[in-house]
Formats: sequence, structure tokens, C-alpha cells
Amino acid sequence: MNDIDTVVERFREAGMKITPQRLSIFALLMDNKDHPSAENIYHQVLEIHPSISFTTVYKTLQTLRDLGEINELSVDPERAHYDPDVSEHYHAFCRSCRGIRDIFPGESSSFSSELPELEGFRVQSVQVAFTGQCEECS
Amino acid sequence: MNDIDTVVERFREAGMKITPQRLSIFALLMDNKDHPSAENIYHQVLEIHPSISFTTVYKTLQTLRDLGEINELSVDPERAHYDPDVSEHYHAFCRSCRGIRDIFPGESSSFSSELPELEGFRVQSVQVAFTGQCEECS
DNA sequence: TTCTCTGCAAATCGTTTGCAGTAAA
DNA sequence: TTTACTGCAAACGATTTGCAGAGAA
Repeated sequence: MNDIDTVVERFREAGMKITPQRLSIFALLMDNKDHPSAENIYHQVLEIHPSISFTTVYKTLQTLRDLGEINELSVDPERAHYDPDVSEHYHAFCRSCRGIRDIFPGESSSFSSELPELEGFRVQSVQVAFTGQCEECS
Repeated sequence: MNDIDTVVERFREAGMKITPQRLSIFALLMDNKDHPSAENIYHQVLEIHPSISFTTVYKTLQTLRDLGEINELSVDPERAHYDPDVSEHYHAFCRSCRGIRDIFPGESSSFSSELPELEGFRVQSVQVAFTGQCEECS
């Protein structure tokens, strides 16, 4: 995710408006390493905007995703999680606590960081998801 | 997925019963390379058992998954797909036709076939999903 | 007979949408 | 003023569950 000023600029360029709710969502996501769900984000923004609706959070996340500012992860079969780090990296999902940890190429020897070439398929994105148990849950 | 006799044996050993419905589902999955959804399987079994319910299909898939006979894929954010091939391989998911193609290690140079070691995480499975557009949809 | 499975119907839950009032530009 | 956004309430759709009758062992 770009810095807030850049995100704001991109919204304006696209003819979209900047609202206090959106600014709070941007701020919450910025540098967030927790891979929150829409519900997580909603509950956190509630502290700042007690009357914000889930719908607003949901639609803002959709927009950010469509702009490529954040990634929507499908690692957790029960719900989507969001990641403001759109650089090449992978995820370790703990079945027990449903936590998601970042894995950077190099940390796992057997996965390189190059976008692969596939015969007869135009690859737009790659998701590598390790599922298992984190240290705390073992 | 093991051959049908072995699957039947495993069910019996676990105190579970073998029904005509289950046998048809086993047969449909065996060597199936289509990565069907539960709904797909349900519609196919309907031809053989016109009164089978979705619930029965659903519960059988759960059981097969829990036994490790099939994998439940979360490549498609809209629904689960099932794969009787539980050997190490990856998937290419086409956003347009929602089709899933198998990718075997070696076909994609940048992903090896070894189960990786991650510091402080017990890896139980790895899902590598390439999302994009297949040849037919391009 | 015993115990699991089947099929129905309903509940669940994350996600998505329509719309009227609100607020940004 | 114009146009997009917010929040509500309801729809949606895949998934999951409770339960009574059916069927496998």
C-alpha cells in the first residue's frame, strides 16, 4: 500500500471522495502486519467512528483491492483477510488461532520470488499458503 | 485418493458404513482431474441417484477430506473445489471460467516440490495457487 | 437389532446489494 | 449544486446443522 497522501491522490484522480471514515481505514491498514479480516477492521474503526457501518468498511476494502493498494487473501477458508503489503511474499496460516504470518522468499528455501511462466496461462498473481500450526498453538 | 477398495476398507475400519450413494461419490472422484465443487459433484451423482441430497454429498466430501483421501482447495474465493490427487502439485485458477488446472513441480521452474521448513511453524500443507486467465479465456 | 447414514428443512455466516439521506468537492 | 459515500436493512449463496425415518452391518 502506498503512503496515505498517495492513496488519497489516487482516489481523487479516480473521481472518488475522501471521507473521515476512509481516512481512518487507510490509517489502520497502513503498515499493518496482522492480516485483518473485514470484521477486524470494522471493529477497530468503530473505536474512532462509533457509527460507521460494516458496509462502508467492506466497500472501502473492495476499492483498495481494485486499485491494487491491498491484497485480498484467500488463505483462510472461512473469511477473507487483507494485506497492505502487495510485494512478493507468502503466508503461513495457523489452523488453530487463524493467525497469518508473513513468509518472505529466502526464508523458505524451496520457493523463489520470481513470477513463474506457465505454458498457456497468463499468471496475474500467485498465492503461496502454508497451512499448519504456529509455535504458540503447538 | 486411494483405490475404491482401499477407501471402502478405511471407512469400515473407522466404523462407517458403505452406502450406494457413497460408492457413487467415490467413483466420481476417482481419477477426476476437473477439481469439481460440491455442487458439481452433487449434480453428477443426481444422474445415478435421482433422490440424493446435497447434504449427503457434502458430508461425504467432509469425511473424505478428514481422512486425507481428497484435498479441499480454497483457490476459488467463491466456493471450495475438491481434488482426489493429494500428491504435491499446484493449481492455476482462471478468474473467467473458474476452471482449475493442475501444475506439477518442474512445469514451473520457480517452485520446488519439497515441503519447506519454516522456523517456528509446523507446516501441514502447502497450497500454491496461480490466478489469472487460461488460454481459452484470453 | 444397533448404530450410522440419508434427506429434508432450516439456520448460519461471510459477503453483497438497493436505496434514501448525508456529505465531499 | 452535483456526485459519490454512508449506513441501514435486506438479499444472497455457500456451507453447516438438527432431526426423524431409512438402511447397512
